[in-house]
Amino acid sequence: MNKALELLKERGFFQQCTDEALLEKKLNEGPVRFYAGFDPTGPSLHCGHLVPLFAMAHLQGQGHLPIALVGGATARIGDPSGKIEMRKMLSVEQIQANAESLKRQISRFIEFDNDKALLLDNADWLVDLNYLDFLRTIGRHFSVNRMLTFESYKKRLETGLTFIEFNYQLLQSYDFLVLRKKHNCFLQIGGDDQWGNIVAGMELIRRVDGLDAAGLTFPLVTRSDGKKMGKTEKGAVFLDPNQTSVYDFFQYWRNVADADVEKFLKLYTFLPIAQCIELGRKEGAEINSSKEILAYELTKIIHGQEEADKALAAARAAFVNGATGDLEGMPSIEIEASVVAAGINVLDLFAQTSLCKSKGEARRLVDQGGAVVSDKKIESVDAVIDSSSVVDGNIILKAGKKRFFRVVVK
RNA sequence: GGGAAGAUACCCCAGUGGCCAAAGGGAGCAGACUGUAAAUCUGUCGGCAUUCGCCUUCGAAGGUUCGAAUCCUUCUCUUCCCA
Repeated sequence: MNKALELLKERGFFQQCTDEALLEKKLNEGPVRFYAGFDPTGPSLHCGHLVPLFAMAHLQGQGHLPIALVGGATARIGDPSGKIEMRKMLSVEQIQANAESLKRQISRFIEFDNDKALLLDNADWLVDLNYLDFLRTIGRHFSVNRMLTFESYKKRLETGLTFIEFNYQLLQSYDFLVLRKKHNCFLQIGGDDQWGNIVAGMELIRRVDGLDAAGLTFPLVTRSDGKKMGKTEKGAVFLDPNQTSVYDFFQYWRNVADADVEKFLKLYTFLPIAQCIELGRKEGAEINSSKEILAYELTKIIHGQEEADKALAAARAAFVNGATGDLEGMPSIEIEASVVAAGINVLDLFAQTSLCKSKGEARRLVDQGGAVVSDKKIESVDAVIDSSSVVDGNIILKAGKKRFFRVVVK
């Protein structure tokens, strides 16, 4: 089997493929140009985007040529695939700003120098499209009857689907057509929810230009508890450290379920496959060390070694050493020493941090025995925190068993 | 264009004049058990004060009433049926 394809398969990136034999043949013949799309509907990529990013990196590693397509134009519409509700419309300025920051994040995964990869924005060819021309040259190839049979549209027919959303497939197909023609892009990859759109694009290419093309999809990654990947109670886990701190990012991966460890190591690190399997097979408490490796490796890829080291050190300090050691990576705020010396009510202190949203929440935390300040459990909501809680210039707040926060006293 | 149903807190979904900050479920948070796991059980789950209580919330804006999520009017949006 082709090495690139084999790699994707054994690491869990392969869900289905339009024509495996053809794809394999092309991959064997030489570098194949391929693309994956990213919608700039938010200012940062999140964990749900990691699979395509890793897939691209693996393929590039095997000598193939990635195109990262930022959907600056299609984001103005919104893809109905897998969505229950219509997306809210974003302003054009917002989308452009988002697209800019996505480009930076994608660059962490793919080598763009020396034309080894391309970064394109479909706004370049979609924005100025003439509606009539588009209908005449592209629209004629799409059968509404057929489109309605796609699973993604079927679902939306129950809840409602606007015309612009319905057009998404045409635009995405057109993207593929443009890339095929202009950049000889043979392959489109994406999540399995994109299957319909990918196939539609392939067919469009065949009808318009008589050229061949292929599509490959990844499984939609779910966690063993059935929750959506990369989602927490507080929302998505972002790659942007301003939206999800490096420490929180690290902790998210540090806390994955046992059953997911092997799968995630394969998908979200570049560790050799044999090592992933070995780490994932550890039993009982042993597997904790594998989770730490997963968290560290991935944090290193996203945020760099230095930040990963800090997060690891902070996590170990918090959990293993009882909040002593290198705490720099832990989320923190600064408070004047004079303010601390005067004494702060526990509730006020907790409410100021990201641990509690309100004083009421802080009160509940204390009432339920979950509040700990510098290793001392808080017994009363009237407790006052002062200089006696400062250790090495820090006050370490703990909410529950694993949420830590550092108050830096300056 | 005509008709019907609907919009409730993070999500789903009850409530149909005072006993409603609003049932139930899910998610979340905390506690127990653990391995910074899963499952389970318990508690909690708008904000401020925590003793009484006060404030904001039931699509939006007005109105009726001592009093409205609940009644009336207008508006916005959604779904369904007919044309």
